[in-house]
Amino acid sequence: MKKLDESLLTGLPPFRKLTRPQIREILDAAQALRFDPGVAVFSEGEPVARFFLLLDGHIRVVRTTPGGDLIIALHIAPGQLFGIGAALGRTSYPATAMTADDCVVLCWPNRLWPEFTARYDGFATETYKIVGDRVGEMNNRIVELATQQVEQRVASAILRLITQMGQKVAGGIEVGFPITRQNISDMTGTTLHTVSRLLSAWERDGIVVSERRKITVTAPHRLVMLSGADG
Amino acid sequence: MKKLDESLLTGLPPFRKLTRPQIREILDAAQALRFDPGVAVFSEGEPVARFFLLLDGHIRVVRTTPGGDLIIALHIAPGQLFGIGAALGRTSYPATAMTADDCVVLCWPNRLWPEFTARYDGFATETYKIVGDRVGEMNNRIVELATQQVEQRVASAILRLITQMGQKVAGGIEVGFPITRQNISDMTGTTLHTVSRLLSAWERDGIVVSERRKITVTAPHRLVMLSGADG
DNA sequence: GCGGTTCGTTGTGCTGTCGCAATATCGGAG
DNA sequence: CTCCGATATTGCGACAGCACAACGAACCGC
Repeated sequence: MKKLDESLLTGLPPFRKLTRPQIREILDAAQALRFDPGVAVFSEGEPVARFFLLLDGHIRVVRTTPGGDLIIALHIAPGQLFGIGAALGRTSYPATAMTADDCVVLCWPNRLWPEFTARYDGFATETYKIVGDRVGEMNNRIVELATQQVEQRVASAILRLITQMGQKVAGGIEVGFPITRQNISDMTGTTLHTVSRLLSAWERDGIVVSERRKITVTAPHRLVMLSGADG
Repeated sequence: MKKLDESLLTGLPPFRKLTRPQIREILDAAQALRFDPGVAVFSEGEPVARFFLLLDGHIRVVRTTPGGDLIIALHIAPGQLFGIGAALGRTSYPATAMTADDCVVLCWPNRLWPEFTARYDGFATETYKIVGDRVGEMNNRIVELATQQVEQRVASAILRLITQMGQKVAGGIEVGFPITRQNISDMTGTTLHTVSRLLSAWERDGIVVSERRKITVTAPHRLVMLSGADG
């Protein structure tokens, strides 16, 4: 159990206003965990026992239907809190958190949540701001799903991925973690077949380049047009 | 400006733990407003200046797309808070609140929000619990939209309406406020034509009875089956 | 009572998207 | 090196649900 460095947390929104000793306290109360790709950090229905901060890697928040369908509700980027059902008075996790690649997370027992919000200035405010952002995003998802065609939804989903966790590379922006056609179809409520067709077409048009489990966008502006400028 | 009665608030979740004098304080700080059907209490994009409590009537929270499509994000029942963007650090309303029928609302200026949460025990907790419930519902909507057929979605939407704000009447449960086919299509991301066809079919099958702007469910269990037992 | 508007129904053709199926390709395990 | 499972591509047929359209009925203001 090595000591964690304070620099891990400085600058992250929930901890921005805190002093160095305060961050030290928080870190000392934390437990650090490592996860392989494709495993569940916590699962839907489980009692809420801890809350998490993603230090490195990427996490998919997924839900499954009774019918066996799986849909990806949202992606977590490094530096973000997740599994914060405690903040909203939930007693069981409403979704499953799956690692998309190798992940390092910090976690704290639930009982520290009230303490954090009470003791650390700005922690509650910043956290609820994050909740607000996610609610806003969910709202956008709903509007998209309800009004847009599959092609537009897929374009939006990929744009969201590259704006939130894209990496600049030679020739464009790539999604910063492994992602399959199936994953994208789970984000947009369609089938991997349709996604494959769309990506093939876009690759022919020079909008994206894609390899196995990897997507690079070479012409983001054209993807933006596809995503809704005509809707 | 007549005095409001304390009984208006006692028993509502956010105020449950408060004493009578505290409720008096809160009421004295409130402004009561009445709205005709079909008008906006606040509009998308407007700066967040106040938060609201619906005393009587029903409110639709709607968003419009650049393309002109309108979708209903959620319905507010009497006794619920709404327009609480302030709690999530929002500076502008993310959606429009339209009255579905005659409505009476209380409202408070935004600056009282921090005061309420600080001074009144349980107010913050209960409120965030409501937010949590709404987030859960939104999640369900997303899953539905992404995985279910139109018929199932419409069935779910109507079930949600009658469970949240249905009224028992002779012969079934009716939706407690005026609602059109168009409204339902806006909730489910389909067209009024399809909704009309579905309702006609259901009426033939004896599952619902519907008049102009009114829907009564006579066989809820069959609607439940349609909504997803087979999906 | 009259005309206009909103709301609802129903028919028809079209198309976007899915379902199924066959095949290709990659990458890791042993 | 070989095998096998996961991933991706592509073609084809089917159909759910949309767009368009026309009509009918209830409600509202005057």
